[in-house]
Amino acid sequence: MFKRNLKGLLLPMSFVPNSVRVRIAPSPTGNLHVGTARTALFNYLFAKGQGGTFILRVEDSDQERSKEAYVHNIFDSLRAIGIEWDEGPDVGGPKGPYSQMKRLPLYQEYANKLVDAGLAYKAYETSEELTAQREAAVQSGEQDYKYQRPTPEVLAEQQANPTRQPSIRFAVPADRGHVVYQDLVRGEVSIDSNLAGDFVILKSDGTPTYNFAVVIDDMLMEISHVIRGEDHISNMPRQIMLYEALDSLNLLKSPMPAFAHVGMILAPDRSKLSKRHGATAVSDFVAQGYLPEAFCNYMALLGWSPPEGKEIATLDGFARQFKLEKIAHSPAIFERDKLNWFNGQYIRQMTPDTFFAIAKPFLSAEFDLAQYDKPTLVMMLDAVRNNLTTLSDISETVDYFFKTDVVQNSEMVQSVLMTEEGQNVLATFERDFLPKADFSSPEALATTMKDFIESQKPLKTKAVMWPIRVALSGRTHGADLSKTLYILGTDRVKDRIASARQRVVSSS
RNA sequence: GCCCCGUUCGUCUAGUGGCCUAGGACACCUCCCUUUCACGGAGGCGGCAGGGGUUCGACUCCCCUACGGGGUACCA
Repeated sequence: MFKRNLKGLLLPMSFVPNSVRVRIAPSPTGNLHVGTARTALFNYLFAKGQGGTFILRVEDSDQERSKEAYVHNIFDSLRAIGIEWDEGPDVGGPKGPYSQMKRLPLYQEYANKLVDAGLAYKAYETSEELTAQREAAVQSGEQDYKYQRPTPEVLAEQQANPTRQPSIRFAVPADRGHVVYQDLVRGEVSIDSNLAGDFVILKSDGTPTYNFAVVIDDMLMEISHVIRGEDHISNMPRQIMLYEALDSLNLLKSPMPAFAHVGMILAPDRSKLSKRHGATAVSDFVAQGYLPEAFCNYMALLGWSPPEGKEIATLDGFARQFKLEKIAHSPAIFERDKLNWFNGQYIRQMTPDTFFAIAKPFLSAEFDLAQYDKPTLVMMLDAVRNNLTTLSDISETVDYFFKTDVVQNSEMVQSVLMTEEGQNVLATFERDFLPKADFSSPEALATTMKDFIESQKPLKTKAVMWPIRVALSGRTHGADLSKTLYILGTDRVKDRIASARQRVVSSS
């Protein structure tokens, strides 16, 4: 039994995987990038929607730039946004190892087989020589430089030199013509295989190049669908030719996967999202006070939209509706506004206790929480969270509950307190409200407050509340006033009202 | 330069030849609610890059131009 796969290769039926296997293959040369995270998310949604397997593979073959710390950041970030892998370096799995540096013998084995079969060969030029050749070609006005195989004489000379460590290059078949494949998101894509010359598959230090490693790894890990960024489209001819070469040698261990290239994520200036735009790593956003779930939810909607229309949903909810064909073809711009909105939605969705637990680290980083008991802190946070965009907004929203001196220096503040009207309100508040106010519960305070506002008619509500609010918090808006009074407690309220009255007298 | 991919409101998108006087979301504006601010609710503003075809009929199909992105490595 045979099945014709996308490229038209004939493959035994036993190769056809009975389940979806996808992977995300980040290289630990930095913290988990937003773009990589989104790709991981799409892979994950597809896998979960299909009942498939999601694999994490670490592409650490770039020894210069790979760092262990980044590996941990990638793991943590992925898990933070709710993505768990079924196979990976830390959890193991049947197709391991899952780090490329541990797979070196595999690449070398396959590279050697290609050499033995004459489909690849050893090349002895140094990188310096190659760079020089490339530059010379550009100088002389040559349009596109291609690697030139050395003449037999030169080759013999190179081989005779024991200091030269050979790399292995794949011999691009001269007559291969256009490589055509069906992209699951874009449809038919056709690229001339002869644009690039023979390419390196194994570097002289024995590590594989990206194009070779992915093919070997995807094949050995029996990946069924490769979902990745569109920056990889131009690699398709090389990878397809590699699959073809392997197949011609009967070395293909699983059929060539299907490919889906998704549009990239761009910065607001339409360039690639990079450090100069600020945060680029998932962990950067988390540190800024974005909830991983909200962040993930936002990312899911970059280049894809749920057919059912509901934009806020869990990963499982999205997975049910996820279709590769529905992924957008064009790049998406990463815009903060909508992310902020999602974050606010998630902040408001939580129970007060959950919110307290999540917000606490952001609070305790700034203030000493010991003066309040937990129920009070929960109330405090619950009272302000409707106003929050990110978790890091919390400290400035509640600072007047912790600081001893209330800052009252803005123009607006002065204009509220320095008026005769404002002063009268404060005087009346001090005289009528404070003595009879019951500070034992916010509810009791709310009732008294209502009465007080009523008693100040025809003054508008704002005219009554603002001077009080400014005296207590240094700002014209904030948490529910009765809760503010309750949390502050009778002593601090009295002090702040009194000092507000004094301060104004002295400065007016 | 060359090759590849792309182009619907400011942004994310729905739309696969007639359902489109182009739908939704964010942002923005207005109003309502309200113990402030916010949240929430109701409205509004705003778009098929341009030009040629094909067709009885194009946002949808084809071609060209413009613009954007990606690639052009012993990086991934």
